[in-house]
Amino acid sequence: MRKTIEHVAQLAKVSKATVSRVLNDSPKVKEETRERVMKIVKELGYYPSAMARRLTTNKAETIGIIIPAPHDRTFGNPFYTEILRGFTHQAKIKKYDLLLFTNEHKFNYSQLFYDRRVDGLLLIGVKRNDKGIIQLSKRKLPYILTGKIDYKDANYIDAENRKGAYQAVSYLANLNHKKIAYIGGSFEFVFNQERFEGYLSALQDHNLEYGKELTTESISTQESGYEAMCRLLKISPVPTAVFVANDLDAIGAMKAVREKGLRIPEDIAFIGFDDIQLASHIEPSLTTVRQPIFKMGTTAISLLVQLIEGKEKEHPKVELPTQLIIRKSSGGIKI
Amino acid sequence: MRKTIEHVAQLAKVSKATVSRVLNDSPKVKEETRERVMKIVKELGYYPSAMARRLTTNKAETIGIIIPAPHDRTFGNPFYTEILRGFTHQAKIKKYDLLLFTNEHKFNYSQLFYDRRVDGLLLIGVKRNDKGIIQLSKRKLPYILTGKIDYKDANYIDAENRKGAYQAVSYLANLNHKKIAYIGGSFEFVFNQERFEGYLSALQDHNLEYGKELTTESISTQESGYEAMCRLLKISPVPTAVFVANDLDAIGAMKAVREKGLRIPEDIAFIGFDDIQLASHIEPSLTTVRQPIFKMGTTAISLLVQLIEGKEKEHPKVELPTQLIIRKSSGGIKI
DNA sequence: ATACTAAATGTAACCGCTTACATTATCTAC
DNA sequence: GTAGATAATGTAAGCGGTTACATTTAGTAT
Repeated sequence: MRKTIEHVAQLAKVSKATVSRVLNDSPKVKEETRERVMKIVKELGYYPSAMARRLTTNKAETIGIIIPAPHDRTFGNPFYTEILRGFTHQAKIKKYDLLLFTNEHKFNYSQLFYDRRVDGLLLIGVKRNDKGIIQLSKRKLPYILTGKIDYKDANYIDAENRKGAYQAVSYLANLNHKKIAYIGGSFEFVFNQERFEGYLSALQDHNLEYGKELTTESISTQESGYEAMCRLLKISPVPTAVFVANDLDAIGAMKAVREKGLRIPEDIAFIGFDDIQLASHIEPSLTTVRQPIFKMGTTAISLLVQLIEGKEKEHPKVELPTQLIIRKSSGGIKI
Repeated sequence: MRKTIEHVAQLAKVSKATVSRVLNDSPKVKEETRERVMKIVKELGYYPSAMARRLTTNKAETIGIIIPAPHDRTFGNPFYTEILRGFTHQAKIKKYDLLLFTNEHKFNYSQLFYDRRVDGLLLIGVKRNDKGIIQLSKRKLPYILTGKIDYKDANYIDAENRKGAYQAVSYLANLNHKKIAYIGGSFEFVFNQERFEGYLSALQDHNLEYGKELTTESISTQESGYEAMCRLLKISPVPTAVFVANDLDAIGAMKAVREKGLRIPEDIAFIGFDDIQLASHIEPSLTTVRQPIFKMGTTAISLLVQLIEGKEKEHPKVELPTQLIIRKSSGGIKI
């Protein structure tokens, strides 16, 4: 039979209330009784029922994580596993459980609050036009997005995508590249737009050529990166550098260049974005913009907990700095 | 203020019990009252409190997932995200929530049961000597491992690793390869041992040469596969085929072969294991043994739910068939 | 209409905690 | 020793459901 606080109370010859106080580190309990109670708790192997506690305190002690739907291949991206790590790490510290959900068709985020299963929501990889977010915001339900959207009242954490891209492209510009192309993903995701804007802005600041034909879209897979690069290789003269808004595309693109018989970085230099594990292991190794993914995960939890506990301003928007990891693919053609 | 079953009851002019019956599809409630109650429920936007229900029914309606610890890089493997998909998919159908935990140092699985946070546990990537499992088994707590261990009373789901490997190596043997090498991971994980045994057994059945030097270990990364292959390339004469127990290693190994100036599959044929996304996109595309990962995920949930609800025999052990995906790397040197 | 059975609904206890408020024990100062 | 303040503990209500059991209502046969 299940051990309850009642049993502990009887054995320790105190009331349930006192046991509860001991268990919750209430200051007003005599050291002596505290010890006596704790002794019984240990002996009995007693653990308080999470459900009972949650019912009385009206807290779920739980954060929901919404990951992209099964059919959405983007979840295979190593980004997600790494950020889940950040989540689990920090959630443990903050004593919150993590519930896992997928963003299926017509999934109604708010419902998770109504039946009190979660205190807050963490959403990964939400597209810019997601209706559900606006609803959450309006109802003032605690949530954090991993990945900015452009709804003005959104709460999110992200990397400094624009700045990271700017830095990468500036690095190429400083190596005296004059014709720098861009491969990147769909603007459905704001981070893709921002990376593109960082690219543009760097071109401007360095007075470099820009043209629509220098820009092409891909979808975060090696093969689509490959195809994108094939398109760029038809430009004449061929660009001497390419900034690719994610590593998988970059790796595919580099393959296209090699097949064409061109050298990297001598003929075409590359910089990617993400710093996936593969990036350091390909040949030549890929210069790339690293996001602090784990940190984004832990920060997301911390922010959300503050929101839940009412210790946070209305709409937190945090962007964490990226880091340019310089490897071989970007070359070093100093003037 | 929160809406409760009481409010619904009052507005519908029935007792709480009746509302509860309606909500739980009890047969003994008149159609007319059912409709009346449901109308109020809709109007009010009422959702029953999960915590209250869980407390009275003494069910957590929740399954815990234990993923490898943050420092354990294996979690980056696409296998995990895919199996998580299977989990979330089936859990939704079975109406269970999924709690996410990492397998940190000294993490005590059983505790999650004591405080009634979970009804069952799903463990991914557990090593063969994991002590916690024995404890779970002895206490008859419902759990399923994703990946066999060799504790005899373990409950697990896995792929037919031995058979898959056997099939792959037999395929190579039938292509008339006489010297087939093996690259695989640590026996800490039973599946690695089984793949190795499948390899051995195929060699025997085809009367092929076996020697310790034909076998070498790697750790599921491209670079370690690369290094492993470098070792094999020192053998003379060089093996004409290699069975690699996972795709990442296989891809690394193929790189080593290319660098050596040898052709794939003409000089050395390859078969991998896993069928990761990358496998079909490298050149030459990788022949490999595909595991039904999503299916393993959904099956794991179904089995666990049966265990939880007491509808399952003591120790389920399920192995799902693999599939040999034939691509270019294995060649077709017919006799 | 009566008696009996089945169907529908209601009553109230209970799940295992927390916590406001009440009570008792302990301490301080005179 | 006593009053008053403070510290420690106890009492009991309540969180929001479920469900065994009791009661009322409807249905059926005579």
